[in-house]
Amino acid sequence: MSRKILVTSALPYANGAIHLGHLVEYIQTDVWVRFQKMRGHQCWYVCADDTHGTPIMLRAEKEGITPEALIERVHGEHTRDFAGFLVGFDNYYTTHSEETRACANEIYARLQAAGLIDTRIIEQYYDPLKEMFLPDRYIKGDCPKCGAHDQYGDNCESCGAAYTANELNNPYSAVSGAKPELRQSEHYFFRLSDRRCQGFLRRWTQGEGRLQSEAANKLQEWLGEVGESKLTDWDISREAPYFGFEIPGAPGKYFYVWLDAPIGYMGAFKNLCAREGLDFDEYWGPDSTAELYHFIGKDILYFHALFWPAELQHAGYRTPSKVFAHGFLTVDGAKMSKSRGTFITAESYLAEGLDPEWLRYYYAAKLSSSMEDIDLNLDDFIARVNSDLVGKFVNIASRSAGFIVKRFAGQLCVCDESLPAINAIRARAPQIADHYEAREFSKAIREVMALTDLANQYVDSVKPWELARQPAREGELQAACSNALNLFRLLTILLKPVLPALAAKAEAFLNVAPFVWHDSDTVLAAGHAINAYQHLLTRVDKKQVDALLAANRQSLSATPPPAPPPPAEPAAAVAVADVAPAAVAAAGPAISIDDFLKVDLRIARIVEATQVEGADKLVRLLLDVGPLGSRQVFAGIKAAYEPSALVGRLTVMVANLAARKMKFGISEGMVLAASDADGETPGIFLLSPDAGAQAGMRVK
RNA sequence: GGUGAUGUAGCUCAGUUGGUUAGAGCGAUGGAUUCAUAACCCAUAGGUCGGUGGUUCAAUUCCACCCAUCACCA
Repeated sequence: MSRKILVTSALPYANGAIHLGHLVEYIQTDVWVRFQKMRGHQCWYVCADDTHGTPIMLRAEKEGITPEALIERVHGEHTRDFAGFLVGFDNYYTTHSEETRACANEIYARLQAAGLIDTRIIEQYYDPLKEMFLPDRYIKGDCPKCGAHDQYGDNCESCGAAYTANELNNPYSAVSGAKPELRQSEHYFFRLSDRRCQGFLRRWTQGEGRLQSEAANKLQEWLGEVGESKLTDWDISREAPYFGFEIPGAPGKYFYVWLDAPIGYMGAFKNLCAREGLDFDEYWGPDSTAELYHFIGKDILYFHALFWPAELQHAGYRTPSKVFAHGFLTVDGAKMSKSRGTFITAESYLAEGLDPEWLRYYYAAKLSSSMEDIDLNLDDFIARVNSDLVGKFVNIASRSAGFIVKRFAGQLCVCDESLPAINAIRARAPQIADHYEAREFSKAIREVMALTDLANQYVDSVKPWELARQPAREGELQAACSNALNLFRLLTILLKPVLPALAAKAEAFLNVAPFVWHDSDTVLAAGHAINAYQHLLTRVDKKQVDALLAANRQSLSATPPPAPPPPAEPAAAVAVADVAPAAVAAAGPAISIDDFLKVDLRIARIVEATQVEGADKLVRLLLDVGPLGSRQVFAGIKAAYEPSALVGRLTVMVANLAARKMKFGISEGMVLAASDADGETPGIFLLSPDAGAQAGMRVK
């Protein structure tokens, strides 16, 4: 029975390039959608650029163009990147559309009619120079807890404290540098704390299969115990100037970008309806029997599993059937890093000539239905793609096609359907389909590769190359190769959701119509003629991966000061942040002398060393750094040193490390000590200079 | 700090309700082969299942604590 399915991926913010972290989600969704379409279901995949908000407005201004021009350009870039990775949206739209505006207004009006919209006066920082209210991320100042300078208005990167912008000391506007003033304004709120929302969300989030169990637990945490009302109202308005939709009946007030972002799913679909003649209400009406799925990153679960269903429910729309959250991407076990070149943009991947299907395959081979992060291990990527796809899968066609084309004019003979390998594929196909359906792509891939091994074993067992030397055994040769090509065809069908371009090439080579899933029930008829074989896929060369990293590597000195991450960017949690030095793997990447000199290493004399009450590892040190004065540093060396034995000795410290608030006080640097990174050899060994060094001397 | 997740062979990962000798692929080593993009086929080696305790006849699996890594804390 054909299902009606509407699928979305989260909307990328129209303020930056698509990178490999984004692609986890789009490839995951695309594989799932392609699978559904192959099964014959009516499945629509929509997405859009998330175009509103302060970051877009400011960026456009900085570039000297209108926000409309900016988002149009980015839309072009995003569209190009997604197409390059074979992400087959049925509609890739924009939230800056009349359809989205109409839906937003409608939802807002209905929520208002339901008594779920409130207004209240809030006090907020205002930039008198720019004449605008400042989101927290655009206010910087001194951390109220540890005093670190230049911290953002929501949390301190130095000590990790969370606070509100109003608590910052010496605040200044990150936009103009002006001293902001507190001003009052009226804001509109969605009353999430209303009993109706609470009650509804309790039922909805615990619905069967609605959320992954980890996600449901998280929601349970946010909702709190029954009777406990942990949900707070949600501020959905922003003051002009703001790039977005003005709120009807509220001049100068705009919908907050996160209000219209998910509504962008509706807008994109509405636009598709007009094009395809679909009935919007059949998918979004309260009694819709269509299925609605949102693929998202785990960082935006809050928006998709609380705000969004609550809005829809109380505005008289259907709610999502399921929300599928996935984890983040790490590269070689660490966060993506610009300085190491692992912050890889989609554009650069394609520009360096890497095949998008390599990445699609690798991601599929690692993705599951859970929210766990997945790691792009570059060596593993090379090995796996070359071995699985080229060595095993494509090889089946490559080693058989030549005989058929040269010796039999491309004609196949009857396929032996009793072959164990064919039976195995038939027997496993339903299970593989279940894995795709359940988003257990890694299991599906594992099954397919096991079947691929069977196919190669079959070819090996019949030895076509020996048959080819015996004229009397021509028939056997044709049979062997026909069987092998049929095996290849079946395996291609099973991999088509992941490798659509390769499948298309195989369809052309095999001279058949585009595969659908139930083609795996059939074999090619005797007498069917294939076309000459051409390479279907090349190998990954390590040099290409190295070039890709080089192309994405930015030296620290060349990195412009990071713009405040836009609060609404779905991928915000795929942070750009460089990892701490301690986490850099052995023999890290090469750095320039300039990079090295940025670290101000100094000789320090330990003046005081004391135990820290309540800390397992820390020793508090007071260091004399000569002209730089004295510094308090907390060092994790308690296991190896008796504090009293440290007093008076010289060591090396990082003098320009940002101060960090720790539980026990502010740490104003770091002393250098050696230890075995793998933890196999115990011990911590503090560095010491040779005799003659003086406190404060530069180490380089 | 709180919450959650993860930790199994060199690498990437499976391990169902606790039950013989813990599995796969890649990589390594040896052999075979030469149709295929040095691909494929056969075989071998390699793991105190993060650590310590506990429950049990029996723990990779259940419990507690610890360590490490990651994420979230709107």
